[in-house]
Amino acid sequence: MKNYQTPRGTQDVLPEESYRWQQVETAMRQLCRLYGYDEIRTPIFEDTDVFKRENDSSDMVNKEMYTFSMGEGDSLTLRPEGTAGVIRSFVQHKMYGRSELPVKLWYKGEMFRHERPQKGRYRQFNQFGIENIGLKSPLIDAEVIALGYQLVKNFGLSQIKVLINTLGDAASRSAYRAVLKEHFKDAVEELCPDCKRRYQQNPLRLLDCKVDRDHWSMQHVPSLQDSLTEASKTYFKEVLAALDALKIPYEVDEKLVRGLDYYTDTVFEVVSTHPESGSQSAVFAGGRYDGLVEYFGGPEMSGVGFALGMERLILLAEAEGIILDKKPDCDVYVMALGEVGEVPLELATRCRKAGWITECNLVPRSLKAQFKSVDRRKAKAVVIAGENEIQNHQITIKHILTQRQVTVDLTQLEETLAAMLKEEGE
RNA sequence: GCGGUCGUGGUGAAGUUGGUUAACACUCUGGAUUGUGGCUCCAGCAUUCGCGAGUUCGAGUCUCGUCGAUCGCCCCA
Repeated sequence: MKNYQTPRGTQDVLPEESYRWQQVETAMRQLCRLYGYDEIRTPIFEDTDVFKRENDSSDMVNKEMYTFSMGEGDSLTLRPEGTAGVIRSFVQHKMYGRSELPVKLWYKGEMFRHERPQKGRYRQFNQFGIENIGLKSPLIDAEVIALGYQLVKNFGLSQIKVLINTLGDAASRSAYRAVLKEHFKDAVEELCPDCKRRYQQNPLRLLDCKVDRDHWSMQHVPSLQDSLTEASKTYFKEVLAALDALKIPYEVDEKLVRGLDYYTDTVFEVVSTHPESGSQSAVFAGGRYDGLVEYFGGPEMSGVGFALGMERLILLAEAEGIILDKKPDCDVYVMALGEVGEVPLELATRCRKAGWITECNLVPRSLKAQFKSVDRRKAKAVVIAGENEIQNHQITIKHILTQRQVTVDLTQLEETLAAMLKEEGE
């Protein structure tokens, strides 16, 4: 007998877990509403070119994409991240000309990356993200970080820190690139294969190498900071000043180089310092991208955004012992006793119309068994539709906490329950 | 993609140097005189030890493969 199970790196969100997912989603929606972000939903797969851009050297794009073709010639890819699709859509629908700038968008959905699964790292996972497109300002960068930070804080996470760095603008980047190439020119041959590739494609990422970390050439690497243009330096200072003003604590980490190649100037990462977060500690991360809109055929426009790993957020919340939403207790439990036909169902329907969370016993069971259900569902009140009562057009209503029980006319269901449920709050 | 650890019922888990009926706890289902629960008591719940093959008279216990989880690396949300 074959064992059917979820494919590697994927998981089912089980009914009891769905409540905490909805909690996260609700929190995101509310925050986006406060900040004036609108939701955008893009396809789960796109033309491969949308993700695989020229000169991109990231593993994500080169080795981890689920790419397929349905025999029509076009290569398609399950989205490994959200930004590319959003920018593609932004350009395709000419959003830059339809509304005031910046255009503020949020999205959430499943992303796919063919990596070796680990705790907090899955092949199908969910990201929530925002993109602020059209204007460039240090204040916008700060606001974007503030939104993410507030989300994580609202959720109750305490053991986190914000890492931030600047990659510089285009001019700074190319200057630094030249400096790095010069610095490593005599060492390339001794470095790992990845580094050889990085040297050619994107020298910046050499700094990220863990393999050659102790190589002599890695010891006194010229700093990016020295290659920054005055404009970029000032820009970064202003971002930090804005964060100070917002009282968001941060750490400047000059080693921080984001994985995606399209970032310019500000990059940031919010990581967990909780021991259980393991090696997958980034909760959300993002940065500014100057050339992306133009790359997709739009006008020269800058944008900034971040993506947050929803599985990780939930994982960390659990690790920190934060109480997450669960199935709500029910208000009313309708019992059936004897030959009462559809009466209990009718009563339950009336309760639901009145707005109470109502459970109803629909199959013959002993009173005892039904009371067990009442306890399990933590019902506040019980409606007993028994043969004796129904014959007299009556029902018995019992308040669980006070044990008070009354038998009333069928028509008095709502008012009696309303009174009982209300008095509990006192 | 690389290296390590692990995989017994709904859950947490015992399972000796391989030897007939796979502990224990919780949950769950039913019951303790047929209309009132949360306590207690009783009973039931794995033809089987992720899956497949091999070694053996005999394997949950050994070997190999495979699938999955997990930890570290890589990468990243």
